[in-house]
Amino acid sequence: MRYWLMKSEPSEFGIDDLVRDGFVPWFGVRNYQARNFMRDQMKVGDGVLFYHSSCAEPGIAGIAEVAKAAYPDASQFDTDGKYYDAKATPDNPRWFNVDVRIVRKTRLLPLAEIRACPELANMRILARGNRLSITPVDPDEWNFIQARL
DNA sequence: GCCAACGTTGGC
DNA sequence: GCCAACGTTGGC
Repeated sequence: MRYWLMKSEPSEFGIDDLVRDGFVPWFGVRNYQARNFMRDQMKVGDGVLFYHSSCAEPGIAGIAEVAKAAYPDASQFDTDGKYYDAKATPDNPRWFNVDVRIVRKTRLLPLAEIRACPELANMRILARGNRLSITPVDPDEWNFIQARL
């Protein structure tokens, strides 16, 4: 069992959308590192910190879990969609996604508060220039965060 | 809107 | 394989 932090822009899909829908295919990731995490490491039941990015109040907004292991991302084949990839074929898909299920919405744990915790100083989200949309979370970090939500 | 940081692309 | 140029991310 592993733990992850997954970023989403609330203007696109926020925690309230996840509460409403119950689960979501995490499609649209077009970064190889993030894809590899989903394809190679994420397992059903893994814990997920749902993070709001590129918004007025960035931070952790809820808890989710991996509901389905990785499978080919359908959006790469949609010629009209913004996630279309001409180099991907159904026989040789390039992009994969997992499904993520809501566990619970939490209070917002602001980025500034994360940054202020020495226990969380090693989180990838705090690294300079970090842009990776999916990052592993240490069990100790996960437990610390759970206790503060 | 700004800008630092990073990943990807493509010419060579 | 190198590396400059470009596009994107994301906090502020």
